[in-house]
Amino acid sequence: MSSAQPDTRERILTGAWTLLEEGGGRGVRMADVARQAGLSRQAVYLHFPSRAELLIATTRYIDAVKDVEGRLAECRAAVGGFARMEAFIRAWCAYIPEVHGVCGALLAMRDSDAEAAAAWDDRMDALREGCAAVVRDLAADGSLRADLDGEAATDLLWTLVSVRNWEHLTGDRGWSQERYVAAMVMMARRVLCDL
Amino acid sequence: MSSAQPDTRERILTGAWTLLEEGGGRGVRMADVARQAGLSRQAVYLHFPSRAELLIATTRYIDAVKDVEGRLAECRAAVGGFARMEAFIRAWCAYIPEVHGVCGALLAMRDSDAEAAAAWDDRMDALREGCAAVVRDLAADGSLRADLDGEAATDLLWTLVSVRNWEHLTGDRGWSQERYVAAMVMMARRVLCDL
DNA sequence: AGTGTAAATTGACACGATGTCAAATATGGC
DNA sequence: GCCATATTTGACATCGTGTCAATTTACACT
Repeated sequence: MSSAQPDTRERILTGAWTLLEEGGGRGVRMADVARQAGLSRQAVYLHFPSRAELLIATTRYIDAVKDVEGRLAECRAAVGGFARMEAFIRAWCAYIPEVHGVCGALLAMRDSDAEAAAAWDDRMDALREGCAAVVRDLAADGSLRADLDGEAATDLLWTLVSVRNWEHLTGDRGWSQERYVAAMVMMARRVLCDL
Repeated sequence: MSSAQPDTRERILTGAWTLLEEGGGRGVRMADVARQAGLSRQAVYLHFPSRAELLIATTRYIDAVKDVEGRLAECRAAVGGFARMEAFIRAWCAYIPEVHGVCGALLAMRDSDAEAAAAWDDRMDALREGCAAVVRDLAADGSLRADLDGEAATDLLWTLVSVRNWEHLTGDRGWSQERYVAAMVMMARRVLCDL
C-alpha cells in the first residue's frame, strides 16, 4: 500500500498503454507488456488475472488519466443544441486517436472473450448516452429534423462517430485528424438537422 | 479433374460458407470446416494451404455464386446520378448480410495475417471504385454538393456503407435490414447532395 | 540480529489452434 | 494386378494464454 514498490500495477498499465499505442493495438502479448514493465511474464498475472482484464484495466486507467468524462461533460457549456453537438463531436473525436490502440486490442478480443465484449459494450453505451443527450438538446432547440425520432437520431450519430469510422478515414484513407473531425461535424449536421 | 470425387474443394468451400454464416464468422476452426465437409482436418490442407487462403477462397466463391459484380453493375441501368446512387446503396447493402460471416472472419484476421489483410483491402478497393463511379455520376448530374470534391465524397460514401456500420446498426442496435438501407440512402443523400 | 510476509522469479507444464510431415490406406482407370 | 491420386491416421512443432509450485528477494517489525 505504501510507496515501497513504485506501484508495479501502474507500471504495468502504463507499459501496456505505451505498447498498445505504438503498435496500434496489434500483437501486444503478455510477455511484451511484462518486458516493458521490467517484470517477468508471470508477475503480470499476479496483478491481472487475464489479458482481457489487463486491457480493460488499461482503458479505465487511460480514461481516468485523460479524463474523458470531464472532457465530454464540458460540452454542456456550449449554448444551443447545434453548438453542443459540435462540441461533443469535437471532444469525442479528439479522444479517439488517444485511445485507439487499446480500443483496437479490446475490439479484437470482442469476438472471443465475453469479458472484453462486455467492457467494450459498456464503453459504447456510455458514448451512446452522450449522443442521446446531444439529440435531446437538438430536439429541445427545434433543430432536430422532424422525420427523425430520438432513438434513430441517437443511433445514427453514434454510428457516425464510431471508432471504426475514424479508422476507415484516418487510417485506410489517410485523412488528417482535422479533416476527419470537420467531416463528422458536417455529416452529423446534415443528417440530424435541417440544412 | 474429372468428376470422380464430387468436388471436394467445393464441398469444403460450401461447408466453410455455411459455418461462417451460421456462426456470424466467429470461432470457425479448420477442424470444424473439415467435419462439415466430411473430411479429416488434414485433407482441408490438401486443398488450401492455410486458414487465410481458405477464407479468401470462400469469399471469392460466394462472390461468384451470388454474382456481386453483376448486381453492382446493374445499378448503371438506373437513370440519373441520384437514382444510381440509391440503386448502388441498395444493391451493396442487401449484399452485406449475405456475406457478413466471411467478412467477419476475414476482418478478424486482418490484424494478424498479411494475406487476409490484402484480400480484404482488395475487396474494399472494389467497393470504393463503385462509390467513385456513383460520385462521378452525381457530379455529371450536378447533384453533388459544390463544396465536396470527388475524392472526399467517395471516401464518405464508402465509409457510410461499410460493413462495420451495418454491424453497428443491425447487430448492436437491432435495426431491421429495411430500416438500415433506408437510413443509408437518406444519409448518403443528405451528405452528398443538396437537400 | 532474526523472523515473517508479500512480491517477484524461475521453470515446468497444460491447453487450444495452426500448420507440417511421413507412413499407411482407399479408389478408380488402365 | 498396377499406378496415380486423394484421403486418412497419428505424431509432432510452434505460439500464445493461463496455471502451478518452489524458490528468492526485500522490506517491516520486534
